[in-house]
Amino acid sequence: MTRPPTLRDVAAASGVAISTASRALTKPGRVNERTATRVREAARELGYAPSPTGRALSSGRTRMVALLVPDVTNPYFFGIVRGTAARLRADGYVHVLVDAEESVEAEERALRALRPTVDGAVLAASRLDDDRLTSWSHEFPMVTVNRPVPDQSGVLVDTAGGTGQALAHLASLGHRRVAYAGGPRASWSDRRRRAVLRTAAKRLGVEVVGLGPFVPRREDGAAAADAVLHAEVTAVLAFDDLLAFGILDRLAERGVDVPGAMSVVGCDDVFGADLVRPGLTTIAAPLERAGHAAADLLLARLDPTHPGGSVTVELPTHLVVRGSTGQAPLRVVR
Amino acid sequence: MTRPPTLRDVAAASGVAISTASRALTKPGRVNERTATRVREAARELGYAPSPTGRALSSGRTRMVALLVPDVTNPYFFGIVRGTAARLRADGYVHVLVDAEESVEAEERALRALRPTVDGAVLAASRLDDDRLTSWSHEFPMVTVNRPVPDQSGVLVDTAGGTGQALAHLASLGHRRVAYAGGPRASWSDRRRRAVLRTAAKRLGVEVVGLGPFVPRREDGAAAADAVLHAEVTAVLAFDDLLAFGILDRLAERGVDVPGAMSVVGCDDVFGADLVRPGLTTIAAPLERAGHAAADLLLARLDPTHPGGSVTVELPTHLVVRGSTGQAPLRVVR
DNA sequence: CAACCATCGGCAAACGTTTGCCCGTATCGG
DNA sequence: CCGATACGGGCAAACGTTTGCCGATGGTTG
Repeated sequence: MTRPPTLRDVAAASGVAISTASRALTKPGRVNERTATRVREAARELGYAPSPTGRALSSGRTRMVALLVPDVTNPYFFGIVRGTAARLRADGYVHVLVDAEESVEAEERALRALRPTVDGAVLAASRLDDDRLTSWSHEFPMVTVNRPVPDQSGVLVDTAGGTGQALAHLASLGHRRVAYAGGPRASWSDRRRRAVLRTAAKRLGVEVVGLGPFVPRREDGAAAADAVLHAEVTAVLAFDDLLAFGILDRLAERGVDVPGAMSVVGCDDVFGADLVRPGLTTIAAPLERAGHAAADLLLARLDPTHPGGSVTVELPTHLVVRGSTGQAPLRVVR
Repeated sequence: MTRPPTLRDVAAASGVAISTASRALTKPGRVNERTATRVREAARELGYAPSPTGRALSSGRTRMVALLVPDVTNPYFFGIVRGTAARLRADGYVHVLVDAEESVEAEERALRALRPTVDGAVLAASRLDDDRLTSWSHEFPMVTVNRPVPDQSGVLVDTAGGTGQALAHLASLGHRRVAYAGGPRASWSDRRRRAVLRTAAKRLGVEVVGLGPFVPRREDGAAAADAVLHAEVTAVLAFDDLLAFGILDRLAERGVDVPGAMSVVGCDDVFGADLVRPGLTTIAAPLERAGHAAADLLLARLDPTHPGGSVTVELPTHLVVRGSTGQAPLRVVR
C-alpha cells in the first residue's frame, strides 16, 4: 500500500516544474504540445490521479453534490435518487445522499454540515419553511424538487394536472361524488391539487369532498379510509400511493369491494403500486426525470460560464389505469 | 455571502497563534484552560467551523464513507442504506451513496474514483469476483455485506438458516415436494442455501427440487413460475422477494390459486412483501441492522487506536408467515 | 534595427488545517 | 542554588493543487 503519486512525482519524472505539469494536464494549449505529451505520458506511467482534496482546497470546489431527502426508505424518492445519481455521475460529480429524517432540525443540521463539503444541493420535498429555505439558498447553490421558492431554480411535478385527469377518468366511469384524501397543509402540492379539483369538479359536474389532512403514510390510510366511507362517496383520490395502500388495506379489512363499491386512485406510481391487488390506478410522476432535471439545473448553476437566473422546470404526469378504479356503483356504501 | 471564518480569524480574534487555536479546539488539555476557553469563545462568536477540506489535506482522512450498491432502486438495499446512514451520521461521517449499476466495470470505476475521496467503503452485494475484491481490499478499508472475503471484515445475513426454517414451516403444512427457485450461480448465499436445503430436506423427509438459476427480478418470475409448475411441487422457495413477486404474478395469470394449490415463500421481506395479495410469507432479513453493523465494523477499522483483525458478523433471520403459504393441496397442479 | 508581442516555462503564494520541534518560564527535588 | 522536568505557546513545514506573475526566447512588424 504505497503512497499514490502526486503532481510532484509526475513533474519530476518528466523533468518540468509542478506548475507546468499541472497545466499540461488541465489547460490544453497552455504548454507546448511536446512537453504536454511528455507529461501526460509520465502521468500515465505512474498511474497519477489528481487528489480531489488538493483540488478542493485550492479551487474551493469539491465536485460533490448532496441530495437531501426526508426519508430514504420512502419509495417516492427512489426515482429521484436514481435520476440525480445518473446526472451527477455523467459529470463526474460525487453523489452524497442524506436522510433528513423528516425533521427540520436534522435537515438544517445536515445543511450546516454539508455546506463546506459540497458545491451544491438538491432538496427533495424539503420540510423547511420558506424563510429558512430562502436564507439557505443564499448560503450555497441549491435546487428544490416539488417546492417552489421565489428566485430559486426548481423542478415541479405537475401532479395537480394529473389530479384533474384522474377526476375526469372517474367522472367518465360515472362517479358523481368523489373524496380527496389530502396531505399535509404545508404541502404546496396539496394546496394546488385542492385548487385544481375545485375548478375541475365544477367543469365535470362532480362533487368533490376534501378530507384530511392525513400524514402520507400507509398507517394513516385507515383513518383516511374511514373518513372516506363516512363521506358517502364512490371514489377517492389519495394524496399519494402510500396513503392509497393504507386505504386499500382498510377497505379490505372492512369488506368494501374495490373497485366494485369504491374506486381508489393513488399518486406517484411508486414501487408497489402494481403489486397490490387490485393494481392501483395512479397518477404517474416522472420521478427519475425529475431528479435528473434537478441535478441538471444545479450543475448549470455551478458552471461559472453559465448565465445566472432561476429556472423552473415543470414535468407532466400521466394517469396509469389499473384495477382499483371502475364503474361507479349504483348504491353508495358507508 | 461572505467568506466563512478560518482558524486564522479565530486565532487573531483571541490573540494566539494558529497552532494554539487549532490545539485549543481539538486537543483537550494541551493548552492552558483559560486560553482554550478564550479561543473557544472566539470561535463561537465568529461562527467558526473547521474546513473539512483543510482537515482532509492535512490528515489524509476525509471522514467520508461510501456505500456501494448494485442498484439503488432495488428495495433490498433500502434497509442497508438506512442502517449505514444512521451509523455513519452518529459519528459525523458523510455518507456517499454509489450505484454500481449491476456492472463490474461501473463498480470498479466507482471504487477508483472514490479511493482518494473516502476513508472506506461498505460494499453491499458486490458483483466483483474474489480476486478483484481481495485486491481492492488492499487499497482501502472496506467491509462487505453478504459476501465473505478471506481476511476481511463482513456482515452476513443468515438467509440459509431462514431457508431451513421456511422448509420446516412448509413441511409442517404437509408439503412433501418443494421447489427452490434459485438465484445466480455466483451468489454465495445461493450456494449456502442449496446446501442447507439438502440436509434439511433429508431431516424433514421433504423432497427439494433445485431450479434455476434465475435473475432475481420480478420479470424473471414468469420463467421461474413455469419451471415450478413443471416440477410438480406444492410449494416454492424463491431466491428473493422480487422473484417471488414475479412468481405470484405468473401463477395468478395461469389461474393457480395461492396458497390453495401452491405455496410461495420469498426472502428478505422487502418493501412490498405485505402489499401483494395474498401477503408474501418470507424470510425476513434484518437489513437495517446489517447496514448498521457493516458501518460499525468499518468505523472500528478506521479508528487507529482499534486493534486490527477481520471480524465477521452473522445476523439471524426469521420467518414471517403471511397468506402465501398454506396447507398442501391433495392433488398437485401443473 | 528597434520595438513589440506571442509562446512557454518556472517561481511562489494561496487554500485551511495539523503537528513536530523548539523555546521560555515555572516548578520541583536534591 | 542548580539541574531536571513539566507546561504552554509559537514557528514553520507539510498535505496537493491551482494560478498570478515574471522572465526568457524567438519571431513579427513598422
